[in-house]
Amino acid sequence: MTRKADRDQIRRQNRSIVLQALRRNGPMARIDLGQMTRLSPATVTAITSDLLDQGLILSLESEEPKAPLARGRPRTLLKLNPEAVYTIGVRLAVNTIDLSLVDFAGEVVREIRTRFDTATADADSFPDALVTAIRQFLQEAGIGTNRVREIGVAAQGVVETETGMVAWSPAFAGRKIPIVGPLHDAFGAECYISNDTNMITEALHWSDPNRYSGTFAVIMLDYGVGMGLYLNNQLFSGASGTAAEFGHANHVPGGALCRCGKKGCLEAYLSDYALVRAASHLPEDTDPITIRAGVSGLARLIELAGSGDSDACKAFHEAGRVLGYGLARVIAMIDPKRVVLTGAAMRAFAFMEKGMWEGLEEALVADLRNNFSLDVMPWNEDFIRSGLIAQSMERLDKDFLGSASAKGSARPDSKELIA
Amino acid sequence: MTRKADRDQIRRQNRSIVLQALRRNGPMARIDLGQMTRLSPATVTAITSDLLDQGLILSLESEEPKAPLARGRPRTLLKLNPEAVYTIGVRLAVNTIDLSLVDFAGEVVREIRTRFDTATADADSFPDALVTAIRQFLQEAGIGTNRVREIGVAAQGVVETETGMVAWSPAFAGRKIPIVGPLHDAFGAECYISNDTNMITEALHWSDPNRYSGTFAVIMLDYGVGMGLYLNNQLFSGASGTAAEFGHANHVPGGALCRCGKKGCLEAYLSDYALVRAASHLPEDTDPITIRAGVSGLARLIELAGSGDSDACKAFHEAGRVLGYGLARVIAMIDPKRVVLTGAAMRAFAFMEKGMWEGLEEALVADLRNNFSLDVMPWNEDFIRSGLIAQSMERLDKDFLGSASAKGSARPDSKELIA
DNA sequence: AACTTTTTTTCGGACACCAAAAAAAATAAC
DNA sequence: GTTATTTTTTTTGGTGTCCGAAAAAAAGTT
Repeated sequence: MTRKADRDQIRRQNRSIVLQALRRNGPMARIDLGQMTRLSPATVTAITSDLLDQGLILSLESEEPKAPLARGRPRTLLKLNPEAVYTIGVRLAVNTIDLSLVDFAGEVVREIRTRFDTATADADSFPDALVTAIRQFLQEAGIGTNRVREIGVAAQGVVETETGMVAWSPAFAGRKIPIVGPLHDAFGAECYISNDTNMITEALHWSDPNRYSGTFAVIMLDYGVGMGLYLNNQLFSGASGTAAEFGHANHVPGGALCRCGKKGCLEAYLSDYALVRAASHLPEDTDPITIRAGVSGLARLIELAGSGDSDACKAFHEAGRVLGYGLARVIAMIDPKRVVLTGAAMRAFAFMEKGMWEGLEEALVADLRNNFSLDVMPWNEDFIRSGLIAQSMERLDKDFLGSASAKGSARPDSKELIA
Repeated sequence: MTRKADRDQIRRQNRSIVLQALRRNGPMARIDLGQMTRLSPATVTAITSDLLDQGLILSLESEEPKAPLARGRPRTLLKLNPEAVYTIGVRLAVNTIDLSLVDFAGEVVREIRTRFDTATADADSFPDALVTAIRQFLQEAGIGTNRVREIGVAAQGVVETETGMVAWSPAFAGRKIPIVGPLHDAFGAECYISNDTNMITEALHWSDPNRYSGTFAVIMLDYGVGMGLYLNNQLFSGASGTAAEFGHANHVPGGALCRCGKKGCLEAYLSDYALVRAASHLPEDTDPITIRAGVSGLARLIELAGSGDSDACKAFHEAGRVLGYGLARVIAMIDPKRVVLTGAAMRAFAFMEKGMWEGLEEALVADLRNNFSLDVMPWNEDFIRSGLIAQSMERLDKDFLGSASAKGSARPDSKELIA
């Protein structure tokens, strides 16, 4: 049953809305906040005054408001206080840990890329290594752990959001690597872990909510095959957090050998190693591990196709057909308004497109097929970080409103949150 | 961005909660309502007094409250006023229209099954026929159209919730049959249309919210193959309302001929005609229309399998394997906590089960496979009606609170809603 | 210096909630 | 048969949040 509603809920929600408005539109005057949020001027004053007291926002008086020298009382701009609180974004990929320190305004204050050895990383060794890396990162930044409110992690592979573990991933030798638990214990911050494609999805929604909202799917062809789902206006990650495992959904029963050990997964037809395997006329049951492909192997194949090499072209065309079939299954199951294709392999989209539409047409009845738009998006690794930031900020804007100011205390300069 | 919150929202939500509590638990005293909703006794009195004024609930004074003769002021039970408003549930299937008149307490007041000719039903003729049937039904029931607040429709096949049309369905000869528009125009009531398996999903959630909530999937094997998805605690029907088209998701590229005209759909391996086709050694490209199977053909096949017929057994076993593959794809994509299998074909589940687990194991890597429970549910046609009712009642409980009582007017017996 | 314009704040009212007190309506005790 | 006890319901008064309107503030304009 729905929960009961009370005043507290109103306050939180409206406060959250004000923060969201400031986050999206930068420094704003109260009157504009009122227009944007549809709250009355009186209410805006009340809320912002509270947020100022809490140190979550700042008044921008001193600085020149680049005013067009209009008549009337000049507007005083308000902005988020960047130093109110910090979050950390962590991206885990093969041999790589990317760390970002992000302030409350969503700006990346500091970032670093460190290396680790994927081949030996397992549940025993990796969590400690990660904690150490973050600790050092914070120390160098001069930010105390107590000022870090959240840590968001994005990892390649199968991520169990619920248990906070990486079930298995190309980035790790071992399985079931616990991440959330160790980080929470070490830093006391709230910690979340997600699949990396989910973060791309989140980033798209943040960057253009008009276009990317409601129900849409993101398919990433890169090192492996990933998917992110935005359903009914929220990121969907399933009951245990491993939803959208597009890459390991079966395409052909008993088909090509996949990195996961099963036969016929979509990944076994679409990913780097699959393309190289097909273009080199290696048998379908060639062990993916023995195929040294990666993003560089993919690049070579794209070059070949560009110069008209028929094996390469055929491999891409066939992969396109498989993609079309995969797309068809996603559409049948999810009925998205839009599908976004991205990832390093999108540079080869021209060689796949024809096959893709063929596959889609073969696989799906027209009534279901004609109701979606397709975006092809050039790949940018920063999307993952953007998604982590978007998600963290969204959570902050919603969660930060628990212990509001005590009564109408006559505005003591109580910057508890900063102190 | 989130909408602003105000008092109105609180009032609606709490009123809705009170109605929901009464709906679920039958007649209750105010004090129990308070406990259940966590609203204070004072608030419960205020809200219920308003609802009484509006005629949405009734006080059960006269009747013996089967009191265990306790001390203290006796509790006065409150219950929903059945006559406050009515809804109509419509089930559209092959040659069949089922109509139910449901009162505000969720009781079926009257029901009727009428026949129509599927073979000639198209966008021109059917809507009028449906309106006529409903009009007559209401007349016989002696309920004015103005007392009908909602009409919920469930149809087999591909239903576009957004446009309010049946895109195509075994129940109709034509395509794109408009339903919501004509009904709304004719009766002025809010009208909704859904896929029938979605209604089963809704019914399961209503009947046991503890077990069926969060993220789960329902697969129905019957005349055709249907799916319903409950994701993040709400029914999911996709951007245009045609999500969960499990039956027409491709299983094998270029495979068996499906009723939809495409090759290799899951339905072409799992449905009534597919089973008969396989058991009779007909070629895979035999046109489904020429195969007279239906539920009766299925029943015969089940009998055969029961008596050890090897063709029938093999057909079921193979269908089981396909089901396992389909299941694997659903799990990879959706990661449900639970999957429910139902439909007339479940009587044959014993013959399919082994194959199903085989298929699932072949198709999906273990890490993704072991996180769900499977329910096999004996089929009951009434589920669809239950789902329609559950959905309607849920909507009523939420929407009915727009124009609350005018101020603290000293309780005039204003039964506007009934009048 | 007075007027106009625009933004922000203050003030008082409305309303939905709640806690506590009061009222109501029964049984139990004497 | 009256009083006490118990339990439910209602009433009263208080709090917090929002809002509209009025007031105040802070500029430019005349």
